[in-house]
Amino acid sequence: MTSPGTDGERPPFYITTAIAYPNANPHMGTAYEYVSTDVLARFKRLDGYDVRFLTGTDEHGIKMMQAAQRAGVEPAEFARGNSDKFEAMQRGLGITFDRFIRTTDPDHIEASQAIWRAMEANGDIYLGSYSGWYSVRDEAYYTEDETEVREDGVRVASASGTEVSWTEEPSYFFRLSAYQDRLLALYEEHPEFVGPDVRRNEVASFVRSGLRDLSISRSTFDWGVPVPGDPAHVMYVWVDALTNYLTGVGYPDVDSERFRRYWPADVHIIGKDIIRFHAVYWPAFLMSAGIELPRRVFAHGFLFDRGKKMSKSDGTAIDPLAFAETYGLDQMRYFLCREFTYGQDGSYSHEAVVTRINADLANELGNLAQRSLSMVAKNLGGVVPTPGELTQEDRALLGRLEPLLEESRTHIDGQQISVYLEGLWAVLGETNRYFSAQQPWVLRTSDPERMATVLSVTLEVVRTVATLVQPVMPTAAGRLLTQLGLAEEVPFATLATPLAPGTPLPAPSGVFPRYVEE
RNA sequence: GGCGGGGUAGCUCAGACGGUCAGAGCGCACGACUCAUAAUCGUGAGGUCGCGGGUUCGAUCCCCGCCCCCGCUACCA
Repeated sequence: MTSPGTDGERPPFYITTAIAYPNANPHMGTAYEYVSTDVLARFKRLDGYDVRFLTGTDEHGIKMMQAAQRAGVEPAEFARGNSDKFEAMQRGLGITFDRFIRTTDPDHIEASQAIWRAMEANGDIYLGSYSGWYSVRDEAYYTEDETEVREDGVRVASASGTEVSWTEEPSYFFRLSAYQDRLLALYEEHPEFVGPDVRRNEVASFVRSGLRDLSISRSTFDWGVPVPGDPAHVMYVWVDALTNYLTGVGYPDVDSERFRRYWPADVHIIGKDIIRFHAVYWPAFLMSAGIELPRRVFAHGFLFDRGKKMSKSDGTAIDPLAFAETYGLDQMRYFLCREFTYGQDGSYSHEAVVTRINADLANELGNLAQRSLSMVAKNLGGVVPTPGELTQEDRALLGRLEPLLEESRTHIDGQQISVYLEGLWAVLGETNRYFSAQQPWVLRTSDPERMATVLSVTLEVVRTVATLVQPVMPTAAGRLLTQLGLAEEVPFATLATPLAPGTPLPAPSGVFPRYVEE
C-alpha cells in the first residue's frame, strides 16, 4: 500500500484538512495544518498517486453570525470575506489543494441534507429538546463555564456580558448512544483509524465512558443548512461541517466516478482539539448513513509562539504570510515540518527558525550542493562527471540512497513528517563527512579521475535528496534539480535514474542563503 | 477523582527480551582543513537516566510507594 501500482495506473489518494472556522484571522496553527497536509499531498503526487486534496472553510454557526453582526454585515458577506482570507493565505503558502470548499457552497448544502436524510432513514434522528444557558440577545447557548454570575446575582455570558437563562428548545438528536459498541470495535479492529496512538486512547476512553445522543439542530437562528422537512431548524455544527469531506468527492452522487474513485478518504488531517468529532461522531454518522469510513484520522499538535522577537510589538499573533515573508516560504515549510514531531505540540522561536535555516539548509544541504557543483563547474568543464571505479566508501554512501524512497514512504504514510526529513538529513551528514574524508580538492591534482568519481557520487546524493525533499520545499528543490541539469520538478520514479555523465550543467548558485540578523 | 502519557547531558529529545543503553541534534571548548554559503571535518564536554524501597548475579529500562508535569473527562469550533 505504500507504493503505487506498476501497471501505469495512478492509485487514488484522498486527503483533507479540517475546514477552518474563519471568524478570526488565520494563525500559525492553521498554517501548520495546511503546510503539513500539503507536504503529504505533494509527496503522494510525486510518488505517482492521483491525489485529491480538499480544504476550505466552515462558514455556518452562531459565532459567525455574531461576528458578522459585530462587523455590521450580513453573515454570508462576512463569511465570504473571511473565507477569502483563508484561501489567499493557502495560496500564499503554496498549498496545492484541488478544491477549496465552503460550507455555503450549494453542493455542500445538498450533501448535508442528503446525509441527514440517510441517517434519518436509518432511524437515528429524532426530535427532542435541548437545554442550556441561552442568551436572547446573542441568540446563542453557552456552556456552564462560558457563563458567570455577576455581583448582582445575574448570570451572564462571559464573552458578551449578556444575560442568560436556562432554556429548553426543540432540537433534533442523533442517536450516538447506539454506536458505542460499533465504535469501540472499530478502534479495536482498526487501530490505525486514529493517530497518534495517544489520541486513540483518549477517544476510546471517552467512548467507553458512555455516549449520549447528540443535539444536531437549532431553531434559534437560521445561519446554517436547513433541516430537510423542517425549515424551522438549521443543522448545528457537526453534521454540516464533517460532511464537507463527502461533498468534496461528489456526495450524494455515490455512483459518480469521483466518489467511487476517491472515497473513502485515505486520511483526514485535523488538529487535536477536534479529534473527538472526527473519531467518534464522524464514523458514527457514516455508519448510520451507510457510507464507508475514512481509513485514518490523524491529529497534529498545537504550535506555541515562544519567541519574543518574532511577535509584533503589539503582541498580536504572528501572521503566517508575514512569517513566510521574513524567513522565506520554503524555509518556513521546512521548519514547520522538521522542527516538530508531527502529532505533538511544539513551540517555535526566532532562534529555532534561524538555526534550522542556517544549520540544516544553508550549511548541510545548500553548502554541500554548492561545494560539489562549484568543483564540477571549475574543474570538470561544468558537465556531469563520469565516475570511475567505485571504492568501498562510494558504494557505502550510494547504498544509503537506495532505501531512502521506501523509508520516506513509510514515514509519510504514518504522518511522521519530521522523521522523513531526519532520514534525508542523516544522509546529508554522512555525505559531508564523506566529502571531507575524500578531499576532492586534493584529488584535483593528485588523481583527477578519482575526484570526478567523488563528485559524481556526491551529486547523486544531492539529486536524491533534492528529489525527495520537493514536497517540503518545492521551489528550492526545483532550483537544485535545475542546477543538476534536471527538470524543475521530477517524480520519484526518476530516483532510479542516475545523472547522465556529460550533461552540461548551468553555473551553480546558492539556493539556501544564511539567515543573518539585521 | 477516573483514564492515558511523561519526568534521561545547558536546551530539544532518542533509547533498550533488564547485562557496550548512558545516546543524537543544537549550543559550547579545542584542533584540522580550505573545495564550499565565516561553510566542512575531528575531539571533548563526564548527566545520581524525578525520589525512596524491592526483585535480580546485575535495572535508567521489571514491581511497589511517593513527588512533579501534561492530555482527555461531550454539544465554541
